[in-house]
Amino acid sequence: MSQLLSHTAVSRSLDPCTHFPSSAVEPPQGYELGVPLREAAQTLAITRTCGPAPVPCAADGEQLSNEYLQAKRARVESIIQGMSIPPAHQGLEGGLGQGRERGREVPHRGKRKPRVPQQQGAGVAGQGAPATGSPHTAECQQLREQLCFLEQQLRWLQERFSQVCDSGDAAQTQEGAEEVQLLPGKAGDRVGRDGVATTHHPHTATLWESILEVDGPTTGENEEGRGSAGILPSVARVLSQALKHELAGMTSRVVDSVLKTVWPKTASHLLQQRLELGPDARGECFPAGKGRKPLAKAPSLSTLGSRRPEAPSLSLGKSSQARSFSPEGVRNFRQAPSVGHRPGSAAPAVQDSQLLGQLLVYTPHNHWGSPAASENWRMEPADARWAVTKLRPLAVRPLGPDMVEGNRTPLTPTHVSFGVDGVAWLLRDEALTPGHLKKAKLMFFFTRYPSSALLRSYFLDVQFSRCINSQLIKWFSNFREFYYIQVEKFARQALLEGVVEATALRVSRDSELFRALNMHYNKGNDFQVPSCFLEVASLTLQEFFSAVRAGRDADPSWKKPIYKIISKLDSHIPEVFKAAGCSEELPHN
DNA sequence: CTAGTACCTG
DNA sequence: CAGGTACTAG
Repeated sequence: MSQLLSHTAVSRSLDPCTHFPSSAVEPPQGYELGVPLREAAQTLAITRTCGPAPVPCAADGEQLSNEYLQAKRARVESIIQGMSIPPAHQGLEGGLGQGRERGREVPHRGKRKPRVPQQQGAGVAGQGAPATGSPHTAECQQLREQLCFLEQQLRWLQERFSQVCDSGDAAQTQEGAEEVQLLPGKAGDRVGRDGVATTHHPHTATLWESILEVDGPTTGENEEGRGSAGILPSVARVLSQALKHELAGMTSRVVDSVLKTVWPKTASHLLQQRLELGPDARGECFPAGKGRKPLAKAPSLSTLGSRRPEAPSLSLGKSSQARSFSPEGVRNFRQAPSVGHRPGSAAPAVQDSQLLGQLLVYTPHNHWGSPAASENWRMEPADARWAVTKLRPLAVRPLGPDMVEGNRTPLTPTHVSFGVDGVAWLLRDEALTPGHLKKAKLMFFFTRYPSSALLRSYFLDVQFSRCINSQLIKWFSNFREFYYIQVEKFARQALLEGVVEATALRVSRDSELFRALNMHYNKGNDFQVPSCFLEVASLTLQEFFSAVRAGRDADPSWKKPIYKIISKLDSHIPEVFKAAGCSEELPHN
């Protein structure tokens, strides 16, 4: 958000309006971590406002300055036509581009736009300059963002959960009756009744069963949990309870089993490695991209250690962003390498957030979100692998054939190597899967111009080769292309519709532009698009609008300055995306 | 020369 | 979305 903040000044040069309401609430620095989640969420919630999508209307054709532009536009138009545009608009579009077909491609200019010699720095200079605070402040900021993000996703999940309950309620009025008694809740209580009633739903049932199941073993919590289900005012608390139990249990089990089996053997190697690399070694802890071939060989203990720094790194943090947790993690790492190290400090905290994040982001096995989405992101909560993406000791759960064969891209075999102590590691040096694509798309909501380093740090389950890397880069390039085309299209529409003030253009969740983008990057709509993306989109829209209105699009490279601006608006990607069980293949996509 | 990006095409 | 090309920065 600091980027957003910093950019406000820039956009003001174009229009004197405040762009980021959220910025006002933004604590400058020294932000306390203890801030209630609610408050943080409100901060973000404020930003969700905005007027309705522009309504198309007729307008006369625009006199274009040169044919080159027309050709370019033709491409945009072709996409426009593919969308649901009111009849009135189709004519309008025709005036824009149809008259000049692609066939008349600009002859003189050739394929490439002439390069702008100077990097348009002057025009947009003075922006950026983010992160001026102390490292500590930055960490706080990141933590805060993390909290906001998780909170948001939780709310999102709750909403969807309620939706499911509602529909389930309608469909299950009869069956629900007999089981109402299981829950001491009032008959009219939606929460209690739905929860049970939906037991017959293959989808929601799974959720609820898991919730109850978790409650079960935890002593008296059981009765308490059920009882509260009946009296609690909202689904929120029930869900919250369940998640907490689930997370706590899973975290404990996973951490325990992992550390028990692995730690004694690898601790020395890892520690040695950390020392060699120094505390600042991040991301590329392992012998760097090229040196990561020893896969074929039977992984010795040392190779395991070098290849799997992620194991302890759950708390170490692998990138600068993750650094917020690093200090604690490192401390624990060095101080308490004891077997059976009880979770409770930093590491579990991180894991909790990660696990929670996964719950929220990647709609689990049950069909909370849209069917399509949940299928893609199915996970097995009872399975430890969604806690430690790459690390998977047999102790937790034996590797089944399904794990080895299932959901694998043909060209990307899964390497299973057996280390000492019967610990098997699932080594996934696979190529990019549809799951990765989906993840990348979601990440696009936060970053439009990810560096390859960033990508590395977020696609931890991917063996980064030159090829893989450029494929990922290429993805984002494609994302951007689509994004900019869409935004430009709507900017032009707005102009033709007679919009005068760029500030009047805002991308809200119910705007057409948002729908188009969301459709592309978040098809199943199973992810709550962060408000920061709406801000970026709004600004992009305004920039395009202003540029076109000012006739700057006559310049072949008129988009460059806009790109530059937008490229500075990348947000921090929630850590959640690192731990996500995104490598889980999607059977259907 | 390599990476990264944009642009165009299928 | 992948391929291919052109161009640039380092």
